[in-house]
Order: sequence, then C-alpha cells, then structure tokens
Amino acid sequence: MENQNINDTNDLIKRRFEELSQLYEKGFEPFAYGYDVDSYSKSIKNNFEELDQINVKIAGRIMAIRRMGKASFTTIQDKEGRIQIYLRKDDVGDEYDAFKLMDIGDIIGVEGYVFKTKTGETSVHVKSMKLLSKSIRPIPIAKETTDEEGNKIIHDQFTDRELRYRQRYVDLIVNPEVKDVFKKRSAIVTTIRSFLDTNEFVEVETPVLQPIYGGAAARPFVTHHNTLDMDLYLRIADELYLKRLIVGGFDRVYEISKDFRNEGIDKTHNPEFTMLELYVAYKDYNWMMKFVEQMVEYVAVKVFGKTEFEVYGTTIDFKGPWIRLSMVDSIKEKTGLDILTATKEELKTKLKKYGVELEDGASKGKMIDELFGAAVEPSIVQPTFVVDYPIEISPLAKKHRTKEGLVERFEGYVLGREICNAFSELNDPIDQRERFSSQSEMREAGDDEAHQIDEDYLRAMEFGMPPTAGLGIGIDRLVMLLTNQPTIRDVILFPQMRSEK
RNA sequence: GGGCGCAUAGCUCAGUGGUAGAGCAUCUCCCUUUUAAGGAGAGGGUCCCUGGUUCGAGCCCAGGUGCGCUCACCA
Repeated sequence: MENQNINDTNDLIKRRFEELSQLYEKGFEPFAYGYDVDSYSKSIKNNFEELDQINVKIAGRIMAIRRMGKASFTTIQDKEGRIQIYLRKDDVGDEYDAFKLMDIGDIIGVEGYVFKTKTGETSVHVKSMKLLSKSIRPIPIAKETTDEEGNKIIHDQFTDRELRYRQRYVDLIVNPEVKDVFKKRSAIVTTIRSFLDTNEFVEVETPVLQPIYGGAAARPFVTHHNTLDMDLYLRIADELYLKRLIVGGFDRVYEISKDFRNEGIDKTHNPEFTMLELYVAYKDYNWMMKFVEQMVEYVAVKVFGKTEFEVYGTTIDFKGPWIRLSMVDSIKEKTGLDILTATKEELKTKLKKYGVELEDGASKGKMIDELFGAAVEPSIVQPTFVVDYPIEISPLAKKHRTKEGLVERFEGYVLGREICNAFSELNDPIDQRERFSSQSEMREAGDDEAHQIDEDYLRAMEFGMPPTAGLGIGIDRLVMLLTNQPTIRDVILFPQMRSEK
C-alpha cells in the first residue's frame, strides 16, 4: 500500500504501512468493528483470587513488548490502567505470526485466563487475540522501573509541554496521571451538579451569543451573525441572563458553562474557561458564604475523601467555617490607611510604596482594589472570604446595609488566589440604572472593560426582582487547587495555543 | 506587551568553529514465565526558519516563529 494522506512520514511510519499491507495480504483486518470486552486491567489485578485461571476478554493499547522468540510478554493499557499479557505460539498459532507485525501503540483484543507469572505479576495467558486498530504513527516511548523503596521511576518520559498540550491524545496515552486529573475534574463537576440538584436548583442554559455583554469587567470576543446582519459578543458572564430568570420566578438557578474573555493568556487564564454561576432568591451574601463552605467541603469529601489538601507545597484545609476578612479592616491593618476616609492622593502614595502605579483616571474603587491586591492578597493562605467591596468596582451588587461606600460582596481566596465572587444582588432598578450610567461614563473615559447599559436587563428588574444572592466560581481554578496543578493548561484538555507553523 | 531561557533522530538528551552522537524505540538473527528482558548486528537527521560572519556554522551574529519561566493586566 502506498503512503496516503500522511505528510510527515519517516522510516518508522513507512515501516508500519508495510506491516499494514502484510496484514492485509495474510487476511487480517487491521481496523476492526468491535470487540466484546468483559474485564479491565485494574479490576483483574484487584480481584486476582477470584479470577485465577478464569477466562477474561480484555482490549487495549500495546504499551510494551518483550519478545522471546516463540513467546512474548506484552503490556496493554485500557481505561483502568495496564496489565501484562502472555502470548505463546503454541496457544495462538497463526495469530502469533500476525503478532510479529504488531507494534507498540496498536490496539488489540485478547481472550485468555488470568494467572501469575514466576515473578508474581498478574497476567492474562492469551488463547486468542485480535488486532483492533493498527497504529501507523509511533507513540513516544517511556519505560517504568521501580526503585528499592517501591517508587516508580519513569525513563524518557514524554515531557515536551508544547507537544503535550497540542497533542493531548498522546499525552493521555503515555502520561496516565494526566488522565487522572481530568477524571477528577469530571467528578468535581458532577458532584457540584448533584449538590445543587439536591438543594433544589434548576440547571438552565442562557445565550453564549449576546447583543450586549455584561456581568463582569472584561473585553469580549466579537462575532457576526450574517442573516441578522448584527454583531454579537461571546459572553463574558452568565449573570444578567440568570438574574432575568430570578425575575421570572425560578428561585434557584445555575449554569455551568464556558465564558470567553479576550485577554491575556497565562498560567491562570485561558480565553475560554468554565464558570459556575448560581442565584438564590430571598437570600443574601451572608447566606451565600455558608453555602459556598458547604458546597466546597461536600465536593472535597465526596471526590477526594478529605478536606485537607497539599497544594503547591502548603496544606490547605477547606473545612468550614472559612476565615472572614473585611477588606477595609485588612487594608487598615496592613497599611495603616482607612480607605473609607482616605483621599485619592493618599491612596496613590500608598500604592506607590507597593510599586503600583495606575493611570490618572483610575477610580477610588479601582485604587482600593489594587491596594488590596498588593498589600493583603499575597498573605492569604487558608480559605478566606474577603468581604465588603468598594461600590465603584461592583456595579451589580447591592449597597451595604450599614457601611457607606461599600457593597455586600465577598470573594473567596485560597493561597492568594481568587476562587469565587458573590454578592447580595442589586434588585433596585433605579439604583441599577445609576450604576450603569456611571459605568457608561467610565466607558466614555476610556475604560473598555466598564459595563454597557443593558436596557432589557433594567426592564426585567423594573418588573420586580426578589432579594437575591448570587455566586460565581471559576471551575478551572477550583480544579487546579483540588488537584494540585500549577497551570490552568493542566486542567483544560485542549488549552488555547498559537496556531502551528 | 517587557525580561530571561529553550528548540539536535519517533521519545529523552549530549555535542562552544573542522566527518552528526548516546540510551530507548525501529529493522535482521537467536531466545516458550519476561518485565527499563537478554545476546549479536544494522538502518535512521531540513541540527526550528531566514539571512550574515568565516576557507568552513548544530555551535558565533542579526531577524523571525513556537514553547517555557517571570513581570505587568485579567477570573
């Protein structure tokens, strides 16, 4: 067979095309239609006592071959892990000749009985085998050894980060711990859903394509609908649509979905990321703090069986109640400055001490936020709710019931990083219109992250919106913490990369 | 966007101006309980790209591309 549709050939690939032709010539079908699997690697190893000498059918990818003339040991990898199989020419006959044409990377199905080798490794003694898919592109080879203390040492591990992210399928094949992270991610999301479902939430879906974007301070992606001939934005948040549903009478709603922000990429930012937003009618941010504690603790225990985690070398305990830290008090404590009475000049001077310089047009709220980020944020280690934020940077949050200039808002921090954002939602349409107006002024002054006025959202609120508590949690960042992954790219299967070439 | 670093065989990496290297993988031969199996032999390269310096460049210089780390911005 000629090389077809495969551009970057090398000798290894050419060789595999030759093997493919030989298989066809010998009457083997190298790409099968199915295989009735009844067992999996790890389960077989875990249940050896019951399965000893019992027949099993397994399938998986060949990860290692140790040929010894007319017999061979092969390691195959299935969804659960790896197991060794033992092939003898006496047992499989002609199939052994076909096996000579198989390679690391091929996917095979085998049937045989479970046994232990002389060296004590649980294996499958193959009676018949079938090639299920020929691999024509060689996978990166890594080998494993175990040292005296029983630690696994991996030799020639596939480590090129660029290739691992671009070709995640290869990464998943050869680096099993990567798969574990994504299985954990899946379990975390599933567990959050079940927690919310048992708390009587309704999961909804709101538009990704929005004529007016809002709900966060960020720059959007712009796209265009041809038939409507209108520009649309990819959402930066779900917030304004979910609160319309609160107006409509859904008392508890949530959405887990992708948001898109047209901003920089680094180890905590990907242009598309997964957000959980939820809204609860008749509750406030005090209620929400307790709810977050419960939810995170529930997920930690359900998925990991513990509340204490080793994260980047520090032990973090997610067990509630979390620390409450007033933004005003904590800044006063760290800097001696009372931000409620401080002038912009005083803030500017103080910021300079921390090496932060802002543009002249920066609002007082922005300066306070920056000062907090520089002076307090890095010192937060254990799960902490930072409460009560400046009104200027919180246009959708309700004014604090007792504290002038602040809103009822909190952010959850762990290890100096924000993991959630919540507030008593602003439900006064007159106040909301004023907030949008001042955002609009900031916009005209050049802040392209300031909110646009959303007239339809205001109209919804004018019909009457119950008091509501709202919450947003960045799922990617939560997963990073719980799985101890240093970059967001390690918890996103296909992170955004520049185009190849 | 700024600074620093990296790019050599399928994979992991050596190679500081003079014939392109190693281990694993691949191929041939031997080997029916091995496990980084073993023994004997062989093949395999756009040294990221484009220019420059030089008698001669994987190596030195300039520009570019991609990636990583870091700072800034942001969730």
